[in-house]
Amino acid sequence: MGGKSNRSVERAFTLVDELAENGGGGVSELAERLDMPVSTVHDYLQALITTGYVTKDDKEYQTTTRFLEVGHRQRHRLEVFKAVRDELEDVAVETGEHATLLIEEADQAVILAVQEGPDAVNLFAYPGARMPLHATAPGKAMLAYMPNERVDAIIDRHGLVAVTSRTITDADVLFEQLESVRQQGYAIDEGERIAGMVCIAAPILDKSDQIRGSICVCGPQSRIDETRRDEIADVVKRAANVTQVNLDYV
Amino acid sequence: MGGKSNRSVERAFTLVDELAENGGGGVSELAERLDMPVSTVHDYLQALITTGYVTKDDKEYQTTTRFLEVGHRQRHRLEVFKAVRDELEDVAVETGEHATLLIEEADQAVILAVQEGPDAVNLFAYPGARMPLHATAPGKAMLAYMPNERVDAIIDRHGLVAVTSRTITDADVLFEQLESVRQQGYAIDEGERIAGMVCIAAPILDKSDQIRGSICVCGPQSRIDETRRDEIADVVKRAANVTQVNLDYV
DNA sequence: GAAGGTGATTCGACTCTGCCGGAACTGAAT
DNA sequence: ATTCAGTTCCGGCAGAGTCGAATCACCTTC
Repeated sequence: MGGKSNRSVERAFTLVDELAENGGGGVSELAERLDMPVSTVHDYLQALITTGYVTKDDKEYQTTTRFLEVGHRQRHRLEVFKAVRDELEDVAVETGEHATLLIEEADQAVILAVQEGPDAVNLFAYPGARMPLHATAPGKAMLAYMPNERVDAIIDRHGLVAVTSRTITDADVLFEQLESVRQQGYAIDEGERIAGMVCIAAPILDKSDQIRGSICVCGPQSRIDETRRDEIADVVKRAANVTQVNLDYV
Repeated sequence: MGGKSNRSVERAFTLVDELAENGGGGVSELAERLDMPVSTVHDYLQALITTGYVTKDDKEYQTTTRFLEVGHRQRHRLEVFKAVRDELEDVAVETGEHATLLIEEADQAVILAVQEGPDAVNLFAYPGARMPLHATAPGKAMLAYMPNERVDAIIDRHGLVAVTSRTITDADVLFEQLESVRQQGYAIDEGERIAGMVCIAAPILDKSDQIRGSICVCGPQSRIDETRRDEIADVVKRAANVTQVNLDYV
C-alpha cells in the first residue's frame, strides 16, 4: 500500500468525482468547490475534454457517456454478473420487490445490477451505488464468508458507522450475526441501512468457497412479515445457488 | 477547439481506455500495448488505484465499478432519460424486439438505455455503446433534425465510413433520406450497420424543435416485413411523442 | 535446490511540464 | 456606455513526472 500518487491524475479524478456528485458547473464554481485556482481548473477541464470523458454543454461541464461505456464493459467481464443473468429477473418477479446483485469492492458493497419487481418501491439504488458492508444484508452475507481477520481489518479501517439508528455498531453483535448467517444461509437487515426497509440476502460462493457476491431482495417492512421472510429467503438462496452452479460453467 | 492538453491526464485515460477495451493486464503487457516504459505504466496504475477507479485483482489491473457509478449518475441527470422511462419498456414488450434510447454525443450516436423484448435477438448493445450517426436509423433520425451545416460539418470531420456493404457512403443519398425522415417522422436502416438487421427509429424533439435523442427498435430482417415495419414505426413514433411531452414536465 | 527467466517494484537525478497569477476577453445586466 | 462575473489565454519558473537501471518476487526447468 505504498500509494504512490500523481498530482495530475489525482486532480483530474477529483474533478470527475465533483462533476459526478454535484452535477456539472462552470469553471469558477468548480474552482470554488474544490479550492483550486480557476485557471488550473480550466486547464484540467480542457484536458478532460480532449480525452472524451467530459464535455461542455450549455455552459456547463458534464461527464460524458464514456463512463457508462467503461462501466458496462467491465461489468460484462465479471463472471458473477454473467452467471446471475436471468436469475435476478426471476427473483424480482417472484418476490415482486427490488432484487439486486452486489459484490464487494474496496471494503464496500457495490450494486452491480438492479431488477425492479412489479411492486418494487422506488429506492435510490443504481448500478455502482456503494454502501458499508456492515449495514446491509448483502454486506453481512459477504462478510460471513470472509476470513475473520479480513472482517477485523475492515472494521479497523472503517469502523462500524451508524447509517440509521438500527445499524449494528458493536463488533460482537456483528460477529454473532455473521455466525447465524452461516447457519441459516442468508442475511437479513431490518432498517439498518434505510429506515422501514427490510432486506434479505444470500451469499454467492464459488467452488473454492470464496465469496463472489450476494443476491438481495429489499422491500418495505410493512409488506414483509415472518412468513414472507422465509419465502423470500428461499427464493434468494435458490437464486444464489443457481448462480453458484453457473459460475463453474462461465 | 484549442485542445489544450495535459500529458498525465491524457496518459491516465489512455490506460483506462486500454483496460476497458482489451481487459486488464499486467504492467509490462500494458506497457507493451501502449508503447510506454514499464515503470511509467506502473506509476500511472498506482496513481489510478489511489483514485479508486482501478484495482488490482488476480495479478491483473481492472477498472472498478466507479465508472458504472459515474455513468449512471450522469445518465440520471439527463432529461431525455427520465422522460423516456416506462415508454422504452412498453416499446420492447409491444414489438417483442430490442428497444433502445440513443442520444447524440461528440458526433456519434450513443446508447443510453436498452430494453430487450421477449423475442429480442442477442445484440452487442449496451449503455454507452457508440456508433456513427450515418450508419444507423436513430442516427439518421437525429441528423434529420439538425441544421444542414451541422450535418455537413459532421460529414466533413468523420466522412461517411462504410460499416457494412449497405452503409450509406454518398452525401446526396444521405440528404435524400434525411428529407424522407422528416416527411415520414421516422428513420429506417436495413443492414446498414449490422448485416441482416433492420432498425426503425423516431426522433425525440423538445419544444423548441431541438433534437434530444431517438427511440429505436431493432430486429432480424426475416421477421420484419413491410406491414410489420409500419406497425413498429407507429409504436416508435408514439413513444417518441410521449417522451417529448414528458420532457416539458421534467 | 540452483540456475535462469519473466515480470513487478523501487529509486533517484534530470528535465520537461503542469501551475497559476495576471491580463485579455466575452457577454449579460444596468 | 459601463460594470461586473465568469471564462480563456499567456508564459516563466519550480516542482513533479519520467524512465533507465537495479532490485526484488516468484515461477519454471534442469
